[in-house]
Amino acid sequence: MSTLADVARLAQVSPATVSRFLSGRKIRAAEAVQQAIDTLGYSPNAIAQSLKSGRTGNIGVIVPDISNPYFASVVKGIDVVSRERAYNLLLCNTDDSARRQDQALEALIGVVDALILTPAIDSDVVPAALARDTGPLVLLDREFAERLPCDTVLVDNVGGARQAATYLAQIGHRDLGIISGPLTSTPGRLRHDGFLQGLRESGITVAEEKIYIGDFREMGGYVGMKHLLAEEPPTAVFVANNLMAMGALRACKESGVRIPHDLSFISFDDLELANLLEPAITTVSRQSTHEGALAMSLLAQRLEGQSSQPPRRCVLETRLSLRDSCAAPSRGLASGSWVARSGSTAS
Amino acid sequence: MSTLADVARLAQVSPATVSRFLSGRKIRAAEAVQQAIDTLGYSPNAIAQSLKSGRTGNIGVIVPDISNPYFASVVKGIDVVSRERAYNLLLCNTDDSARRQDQALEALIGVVDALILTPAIDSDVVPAALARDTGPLVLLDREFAERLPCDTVLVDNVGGARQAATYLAQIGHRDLGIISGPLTSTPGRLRHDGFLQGLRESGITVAEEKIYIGDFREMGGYVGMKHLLAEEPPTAVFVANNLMAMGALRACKESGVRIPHDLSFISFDDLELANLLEPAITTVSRQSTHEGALAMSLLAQRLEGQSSQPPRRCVLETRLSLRDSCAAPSRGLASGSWVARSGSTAS
DNA sequence: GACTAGTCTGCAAACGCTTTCAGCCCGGCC
DNA sequence: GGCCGGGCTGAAAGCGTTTGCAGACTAGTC
Repeated sequence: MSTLADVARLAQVSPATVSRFLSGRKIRAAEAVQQAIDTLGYSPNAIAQSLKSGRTGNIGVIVPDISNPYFASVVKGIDVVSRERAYNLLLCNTDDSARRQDQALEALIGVVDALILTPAIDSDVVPAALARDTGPLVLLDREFAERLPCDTVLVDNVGGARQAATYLAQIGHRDLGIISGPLTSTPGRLRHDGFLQGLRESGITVAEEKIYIGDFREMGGYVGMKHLLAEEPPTAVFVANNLMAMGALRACKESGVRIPHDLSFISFDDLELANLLEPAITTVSRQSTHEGALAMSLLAQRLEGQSSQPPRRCVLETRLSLRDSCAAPSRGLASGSWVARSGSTAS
Repeated sequence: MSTLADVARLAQVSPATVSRFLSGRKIRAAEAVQQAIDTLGYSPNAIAQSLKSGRTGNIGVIVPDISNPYFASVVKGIDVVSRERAYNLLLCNTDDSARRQDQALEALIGVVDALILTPAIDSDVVPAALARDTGPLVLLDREFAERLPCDTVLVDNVGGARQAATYLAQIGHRDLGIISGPLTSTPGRLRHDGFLQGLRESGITVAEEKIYIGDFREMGGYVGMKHLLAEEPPTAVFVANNLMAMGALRACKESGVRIPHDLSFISFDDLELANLLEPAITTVSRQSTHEGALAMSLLAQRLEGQSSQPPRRCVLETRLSLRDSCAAPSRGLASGSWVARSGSTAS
């Protein structure tokens, strides 16, 4: 690998001149230098540049689990924008463990110009590492208990969950089950509260034993659904995220529960194959790729433009994607007849 | 941010001594230095270390599309092993475009110690950038037309596809359709050939018009299936990857094709919700996370141990995951009755 | 021709660290 | 007491860039 000095020697100029040429300034020996660069196949050493400039061009991205389709889409969105702006992405998974989150932060701080972080689920306290100078930080999808003065991209968890509740109430359900995520996490708590709030507004309360607090993982959804089906099953259930929805559906299939005939089913987050499932699953859907793109845009603005703007909080709307997994309760006291439409969406 | 020199000054020793202390050697003033480090909250500047050592601790990972569940799993596997070995992951998506692949290589070379690359689908020629010194390289899932002298992790495309063919033949199908990936790509061609070869071994040939060459994307599968359904539909179809399978299933659903009654369906790659679909889809499945972990292990070995071993070629076995999407043809001349078992798997 | 203004150039320092080298100190040995 | 060897130490060079500074050269003006 040839260096700036090699080029300079070959072109018979000083390294400084070559450096200036590379940064676009006008020099006398431009032709000779260009030629030297070409013959040597020189390309600047990014590490050395970073050392001088204090800028790495890397963005750290810390997510719980890249194999969760939601986060995969988010990262896709981040990637698109980051490439536009010539940043690289340094990716870490935390597996939702605070310890691994600390490891990731430790590994990334100093190597990245900025961070996009989805806090691990079992960490509602701000990691010590963030006290250090990390450069701009964007929180994505979740927050810490303590409100940090940084840009944040969230989805309207309360609104989305409430919409789901209102919808279920509207088509006649009175006996509802809920499989929530950890209440220590922002989305876990907000979706939980939002759903219950929506029901309350419709004059419905949920029995204690029909509330299951899961872990946002497939297994949590499975266990939760088994739990709900064990005794007096509700006529409809709300599942708080995609992974748990998959588990819950598996439990339903295993137990021979017919959706929506025996049970109406609605879940937060998109499902990859939502439209292909039989029945297609009604979801509170979100634009995950856009969430990532937005987070990266905010970051880019701070890195490039005025970095001292006050923190921005972006709360993106969800959409209720009506499919075929919800219907009026067959044994309950439906207030009217309602037919869920396939494929269409409502705000 | 404090530097080594700051620590040295505070502890009244030379920078060299602090550096030695940090690298674990025994020094006289150990206590004083440790204390200085603590009070200053010092942590070494990774960039400067890289500049000296020529080692970044970063691994570049270039995949077509992180939002494809297969690649998400692969990256997950890479991540697990990379964290164990204290490497960071630099992720790039190519969207299967050679241009973006070049961009990614350009951005990564020099900043990473090694590369894991899944060549973009429209690039069967080795990118020029790889001629430069990139450090160890591992090809994953795909190869270039020209065989590169580097470690490679593949899946047994031919074997898997042939297994699918044999199975379909065995349960009585004679009239088969195939939706392949681009034949310019390794897996596209090998799965195509493998499937046809498997059929040939069973004395079956496929009519020209029942072969559709897709693009490995959702839309390709959809269009391909529509195409097959348009005229004389086959009694069974093989779809060459997960994304196209999703599209194909969408087409089936849309056209009211009942699986497996009207059409037996088998696809390469796992499907997220394969078990939840109605019917559950029989697939040629693979251990994607393991593929990633293996690739990263190979890389780690080269980076840490003897780097001059001859290139290794790992071809991982697939498994035929029998579910409910295949059955004996209802109108064809089934040679015997065969009931696909749900959930079980066979080698 | 002498001066000024403007453009380009090279030197050298700096970024923060590691590592070689020579020197110091100490203890042990003859 | 003199010598040797081992263990620590600090000075300094170097990794590959960028950049402030001062000097050199060009061109333009009177």
